[in-house]
Amino acid sequence: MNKQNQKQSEKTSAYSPAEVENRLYERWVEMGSFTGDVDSDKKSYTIVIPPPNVTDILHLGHALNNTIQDILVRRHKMQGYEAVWIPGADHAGIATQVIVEKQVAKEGTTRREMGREKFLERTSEWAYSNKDKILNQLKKIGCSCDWDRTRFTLDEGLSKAVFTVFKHLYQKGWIFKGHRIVNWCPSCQTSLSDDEIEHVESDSFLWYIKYKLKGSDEFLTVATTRPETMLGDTALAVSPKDTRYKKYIGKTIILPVLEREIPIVADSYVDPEFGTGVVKVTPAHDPNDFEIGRRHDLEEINILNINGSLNENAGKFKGLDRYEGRKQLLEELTKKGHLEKTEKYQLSAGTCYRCHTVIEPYLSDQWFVKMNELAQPAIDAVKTGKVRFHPDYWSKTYLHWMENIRDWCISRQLWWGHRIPIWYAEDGTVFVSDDRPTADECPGYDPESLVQDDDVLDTWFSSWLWPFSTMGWPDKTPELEMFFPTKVLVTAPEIIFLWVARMVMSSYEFMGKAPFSDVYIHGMVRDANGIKMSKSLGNGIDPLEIINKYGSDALRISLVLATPDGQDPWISKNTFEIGRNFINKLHQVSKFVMLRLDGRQAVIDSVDKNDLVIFDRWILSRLERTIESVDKAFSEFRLSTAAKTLYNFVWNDYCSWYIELIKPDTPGESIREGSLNVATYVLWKIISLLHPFVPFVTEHISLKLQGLDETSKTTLTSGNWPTTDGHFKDDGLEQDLNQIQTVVIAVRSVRSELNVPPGRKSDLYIRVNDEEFGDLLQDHIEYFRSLIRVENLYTGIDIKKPQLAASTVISGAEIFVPLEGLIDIDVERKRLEKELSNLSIQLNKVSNKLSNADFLANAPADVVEKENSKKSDYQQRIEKLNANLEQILGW
RNA sequence: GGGCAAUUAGCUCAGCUGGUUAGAGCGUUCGGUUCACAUCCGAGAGGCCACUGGUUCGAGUCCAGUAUUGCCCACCA
Repeated sequence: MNKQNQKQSEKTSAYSPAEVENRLYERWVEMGSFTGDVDSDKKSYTIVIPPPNVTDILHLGHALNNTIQDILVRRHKMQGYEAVWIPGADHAGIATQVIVEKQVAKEGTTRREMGREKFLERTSEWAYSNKDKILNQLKKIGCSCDWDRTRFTLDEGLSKAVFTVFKHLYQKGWIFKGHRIVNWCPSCQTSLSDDEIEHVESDSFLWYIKYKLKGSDEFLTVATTRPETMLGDTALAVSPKDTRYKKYIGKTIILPVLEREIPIVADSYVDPEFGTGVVKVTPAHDPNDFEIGRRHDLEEINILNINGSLNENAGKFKGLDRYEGRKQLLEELTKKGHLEKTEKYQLSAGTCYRCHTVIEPYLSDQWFVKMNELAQPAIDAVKTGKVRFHPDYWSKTYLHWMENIRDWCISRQLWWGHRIPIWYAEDGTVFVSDDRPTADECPGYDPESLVQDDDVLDTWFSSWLWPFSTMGWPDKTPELEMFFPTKVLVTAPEIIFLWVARMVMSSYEFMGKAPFSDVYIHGMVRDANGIKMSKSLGNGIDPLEIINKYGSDALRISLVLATPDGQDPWISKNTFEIGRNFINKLHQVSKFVMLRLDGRQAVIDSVDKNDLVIFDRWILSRLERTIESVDKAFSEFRLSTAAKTLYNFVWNDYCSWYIELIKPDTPGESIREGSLNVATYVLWKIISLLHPFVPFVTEHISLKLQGLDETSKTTLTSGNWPTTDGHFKDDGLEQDLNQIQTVVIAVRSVRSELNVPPGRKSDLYIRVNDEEFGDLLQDHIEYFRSLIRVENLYTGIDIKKPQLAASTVISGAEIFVPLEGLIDIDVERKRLEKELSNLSIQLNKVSNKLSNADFLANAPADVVEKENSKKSDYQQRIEKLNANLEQILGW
């Protein structure tokens, strides 16, 4: 910052958000602005928050996600809906347990040492305090959540919903226990569902291992990416069609190192084209091998412990970690001549979505939900448009997953979560109950002898009920009556399967209808280089830091402006300057209007239609168009477009043109009464339209404008969303204004390019094509005189060009700026030549078009007409420019 | 291997149903002590609209293909 700027900035009275934001938020909460009324006669509009994990801290993704929801909710409140936003948090089973386990590990103990009860107590304590922390952070960004209705997935009510659902599905036969290969995370030591796996490409190898045929010197070579699993091999398989290996089918092979005898089987799963055409079969550690094993009645040998180390079935490798075991096994194979070769190979390995450890396919007993039948109504819902995605292309992703849906593994080998409500008797009989069954519930058994399943349910098994469990289901509550179904779900693409799809399924099954009609999918926040922001990469930006620096409003509007509709925003720290600047602009122009009102009561809700000049009617026309555009953008879930429309209207139309035009020429003079009224009225509409985006500064201005202080119960939040009947919309008027603007811009341009000192005044001669244009200018010169420093304005069809004048040509007029002693002939000549050359290019284009017979024959008449008038306009302007050029060459 | 998206100014993006002098913000250059605002005001420079074909009187816009990038899905060891 140079000295001059420094001096300036000391003088400034820029808006300081920190002072007002906290106070205003508290005020809204106290006023009950965010509270939904179940007895309301209004139409409801409900959003349920995607519950943040209790392990989360607020990041920009949350900020964007919640800003969008807040905008939608606040706007609908203003539109007269009983709009409610139900907040809450998710217990985040794995993520939370992992964090607390790490904590206790540091203290030198383990969860098993602590025991279930104590560990859960500890986890609970941590989770609840963190939950409050993150929900408080949402308040910082201004979220208008109904905090009285805050829910947590482990709440009693929600737990009841989970149990009810489990029991229902169990009785229907859709929940079952299966002995299957599941995804096992050796680090979290639990199973995971297929959707919780992230595939990561990595450089690896394909190892070719020779298996010797029993009683022969022959061997078969097998290619594998996971050599250690050979310890669990119980067969080799070849394709029944593969002539190379036909003779070996049914023979016995010796498993290297372990020296176990295993059969060679034929299975059509094997692709003769791939690798060597021989597959090692490890039924306990590969889903395909599992299937082959079942078909051929093979033994299933598990070689892994739950932490991923090798177990007693691994022989001498017992106790080694899986990768260390692999290494030692490969050494041994090499030594014994069993390793034929090693090839580089691109491997796509499944990893845990929480800890990113490579998962192991692992054979175990787990609970599953059968999904096919649940999926059907959810498929229809999207196909028939009962649930719509925005942007629409996400429905393809959704449908693809739904139509290929697989059974959902819902048991997790964790403690933190909803414990599976299954009780086992010693003889294996099973009872479903959330608490220990009563004697009546388990006739013939001693309740005390029953043992509950150790595992808990997948976190998503509670969050898939969120849209109705938060409202008290399975009880019949007024909330369900009033607020269900919700309207729109706002989220990022990554949880379409994990969460969105499952909510649709559960809602149809348990509520008989879709949980929401619209799904708004917004982009994922990336850094300035397009890299996804993440804690581990350290490229994240802390929203709270931005709020402290620029204010919550700036954070919100910047995020929305920076997030292209349907795409990922790229965000850096200075992204937020645009919002800060805009908020300040809004604040400054409000200050100006109020300054001019000078303490008089602001008339905000009407204008005197008999006291309007052209500029007043123009800004009102522009306002109505803006309202229409904003409403249209909202109806298409194009929030960024809506924000940009308002941004441009405020900055360009309102501040740069309208306010500048109605400003009196001379200091101290007051603004025309009618115009000041319009300026106030439009400002009021502006802050109303912007309120959902930037609630704080708009509320602040609203109170000041109305002469109210913060004890007032008036709030924009329950105010009126501006509507329009199109009364002021006027094309002809906007065109007139456009002509005046063109003159202003042209004169400014001439003066600037000729380096006329900005303070220097001059006369202005305008030779118009018709007198109407001249009258328009003459009638309004007092308004735009100061914008272009005009002393005397002369207009007319026959206006003569002053001797020493700069000139420029616009549609319908020639403009002369007499500038004795200021014109550099060379500069002026170059200017004119440039204008000429531009116009010539345009003229060329139009002429070509018009000399094309096909164009004339096929294009609609109005298009041809338009081209014709363009042509004559260009020709006229070129003529005039030429004349002016000749004239200055005579100087 | 399949699918989805993107490709327009140095950067980030608009450009909706084909006819525009292809726009905005940031950045950049020049000028500015205009009494709301230097977080500002005014003016300028900057674009074979990824490529190749096609449809059409006319393509940034529609169609096909290619390339590049990103994301998702998938049991080929």
